[in-house]
Amino acid sequence: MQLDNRKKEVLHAIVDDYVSTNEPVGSKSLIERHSFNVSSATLRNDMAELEHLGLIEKPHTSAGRIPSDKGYREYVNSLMTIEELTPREQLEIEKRINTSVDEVTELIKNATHTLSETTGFVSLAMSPRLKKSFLKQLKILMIEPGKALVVMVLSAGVVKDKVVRIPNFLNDEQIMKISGAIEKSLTGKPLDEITLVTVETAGKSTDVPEPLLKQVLYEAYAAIKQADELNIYLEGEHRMLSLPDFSSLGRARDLLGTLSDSGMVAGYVNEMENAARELGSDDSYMIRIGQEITLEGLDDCSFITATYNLTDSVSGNIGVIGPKRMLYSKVISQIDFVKKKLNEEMKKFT
Amino acid sequence: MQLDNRKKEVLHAIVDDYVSTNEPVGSKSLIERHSFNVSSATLRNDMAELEHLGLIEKPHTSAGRIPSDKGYREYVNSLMTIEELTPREQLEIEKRINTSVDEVTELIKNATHTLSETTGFVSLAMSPRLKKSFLKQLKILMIEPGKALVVMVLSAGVVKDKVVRIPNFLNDEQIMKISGAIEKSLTGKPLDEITLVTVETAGKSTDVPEPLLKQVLYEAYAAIKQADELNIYLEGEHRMLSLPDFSSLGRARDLLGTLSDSGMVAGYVNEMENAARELGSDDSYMIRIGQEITLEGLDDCSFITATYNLTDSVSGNIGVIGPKRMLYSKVISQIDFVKKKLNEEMKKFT
DNA sequence: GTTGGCACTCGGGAGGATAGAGTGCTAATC
DNA sequence: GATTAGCACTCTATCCTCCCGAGTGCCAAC
Repeated sequence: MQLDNRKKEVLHAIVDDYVSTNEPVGSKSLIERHSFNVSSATLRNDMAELEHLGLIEKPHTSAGRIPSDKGYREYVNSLMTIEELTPREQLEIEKRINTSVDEVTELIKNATHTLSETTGFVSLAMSPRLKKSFLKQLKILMIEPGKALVVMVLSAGVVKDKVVRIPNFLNDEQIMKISGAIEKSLTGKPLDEITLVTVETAGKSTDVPEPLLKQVLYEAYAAIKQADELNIYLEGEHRMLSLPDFSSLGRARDLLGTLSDSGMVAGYVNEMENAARELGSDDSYMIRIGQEITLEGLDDCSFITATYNLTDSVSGNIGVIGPKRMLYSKVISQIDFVKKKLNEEMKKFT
Repeated sequence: MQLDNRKKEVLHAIVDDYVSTNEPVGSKSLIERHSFNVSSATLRNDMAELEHLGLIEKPHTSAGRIPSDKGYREYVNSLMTIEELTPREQLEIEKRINTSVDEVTELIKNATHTLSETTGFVSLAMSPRLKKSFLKQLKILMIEPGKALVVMVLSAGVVKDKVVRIPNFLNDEQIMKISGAIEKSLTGKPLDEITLVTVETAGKSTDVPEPLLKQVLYEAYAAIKQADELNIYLEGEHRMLSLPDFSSLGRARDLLGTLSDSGMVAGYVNEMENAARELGSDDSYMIRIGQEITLEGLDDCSFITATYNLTDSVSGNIGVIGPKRMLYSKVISQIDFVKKKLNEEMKKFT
């Protein structure tokens, strides 16, 4: 994108003004608010050029200009400068996140809540991707005849469990043997290297009769697989209704309708993450603007996520869905700071 | 409420018509749609009377009438007849609920989902009130130095657990002793009869040194108390945006804002439940209409809940929040049927 | 108690005028 | 070649006004 300095400034100014006023910005008001040392006619020429490049657009002939998706993209990539949060804002966030909790899940929920409150938008977090974490313990507890609880302690300091059905006849001792055998042979293995075959092999060393054994092993395997399933936490959907950007009921409905399908959103976040990895992007955050987002109803939104780390190999995402017309520099630094604090707190768990 | 038969019919017809058309209903359209053997002038007199009694009201002078909260109340209490669901509708619900799950929580979430889908409104469920269930097992598993998992199996077929911090020096054996002692002495006790003192007494029989012991006992106690905390599952908030009743963005925002505070909603449901118990109400459902609901922003809503039973003494609520202007007889029978199926499924867990 | 008739009320939609912000273009100027 | 002043034009948003129609309350008659 070849833009001379003034055109960059003009685009910058248009984005800033539009974000703060929610009104299409015209050449005259641009002159009034900013100190361009040229006349409005000159800016009109520049604006015509920017429009030609697809960076800004007119809602209709006699209105001012608003940034297009491409315009926001240019702004985000090259024009804006991210400013640090004030100490006061930092303190506010720290205070909310530093409430002591016993489980990582709680910590993540806290962070999500904080992010929604501080940005005023929808926030979301993915649970850690545990595929790369490994088993530290696996216990099977009999609950009652035919039912047991598989408890797994993972290297990332996470505890998972699942109630499973087991054959009625099995006694405590047999279960102990099986769980001992599994634990012994799978401890230290990353979850994504554990297959049904691995588990079955692990169980062979016991003297529990074949068909009973097999069912328990299968259930243990299922429990392990379930342990690395991803969860998503979404919060603050209702805040979107307060934004002028979604004052049209139709848009608001589409947006919330899509967000209500949390599985779909989770899938999308994953896809973003994977895409970023493939590109080898080393940005500390990912951002999608407007039509770049392939989820229905999010055309007027931007989607910003960052990656938190529970351990070196176990990470997840946390981020925000807000209107395209947002204060990017601010929101990005908010997310970044929350991520930073989250990472710090997570160290305590591992 | 003294109403002659025709006035009852008029009120009934007004509610029906208003529910189905969302337009204030006038005397003339009433005659057209229903076979009253009187003239519109007569109905006008009746309607004036009904208005005088506070059962219906006019949005403005020259509009038809709409039911007031009191009118809906009368309708719900005395006028409507609840019809059974068609076999087809029943099948639809059964199909959704009968997906096999291993935990009660999943079952409840399923039911909530089903209810939101079938009614098209917001559905909610409270987790079972476990105060009256009793401990069947309590195990403490060492996770790593300083951290343990308290696992509780409750009589209602529910498994709860909590990660707790424990003194670093404690070894497996000591923990086993403590958990064995607690289990031995508390098994069979309803959760609401377990106090910190009970737990501490239970722990006395071990030879673990005092200050360490005390901390573990406290954490075990905290885990037990956490086990009977109530959760609420809310679903389908976005559906409200499709209703003409909430086409005003302001109302929609207030509504969703309130619903986003799930703790508050949970508190309110509890309050409803308690009030119903005190009154010794034996209805199979509870209903609050419009202003009867003390939650902010729900003036245009009705709140219907039913009580499901996990065991004789362990119950919870499931229900719907929809517009006042709803097909009560239908929605009530939907809730009732979901509740029935839920109860049936729950038997499998206890 | 019921009915037909009638004057009255009020919201909502259609139509029309107007203001105002903004544009593109042209011709003159730096 | 870039910049500027000037101007005609465009389009929306807003405000009025008008009018229709559904609905009402009331009265006199049945």
